[in-house]
Amino acid sequence: MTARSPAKPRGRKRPAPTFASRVCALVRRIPRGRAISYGGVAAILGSPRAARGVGTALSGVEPDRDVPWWRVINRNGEISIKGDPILAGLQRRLLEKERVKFDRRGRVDWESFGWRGPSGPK
DNA sequence: AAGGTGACTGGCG
DNA sequence: TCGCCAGCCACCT
Repeated sequence: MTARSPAKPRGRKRPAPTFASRVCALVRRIPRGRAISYGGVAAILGSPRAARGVGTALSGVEPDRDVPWWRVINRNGEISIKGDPILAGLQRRLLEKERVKFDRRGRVDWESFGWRGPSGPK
């Protein structure tokens, strides 16, 4: 192995995946009936302070896309969509449809429905 | 290429 | 607990 090529033996340099695409890839793995915060997604992706970026990315996800964007909520367990009550309502219904419960204040209990990532507990 | 926006957060009163 | 505020970041002009 000392004979390794000095140059990059690797084929062409693949275009770096955009942050948004990485967000989608992870979100696609959130199990049904579970939820995670924007900051949680950011942390798992290795950018613990990019919570805002996660929100930006998800806001661009097309509805007919197979990305369960509704499983991502804010740190308080609340629906965080602003400026579009219709969409916010849809998110809540989609979660409830998979049995995620909202308390009286409209919050989801992390202990019961939180997803800790691919490497975390089931 | 620099400035504006917002589906975020942690810290503090 | 709740509201407010200043960072922080990826996107879009």
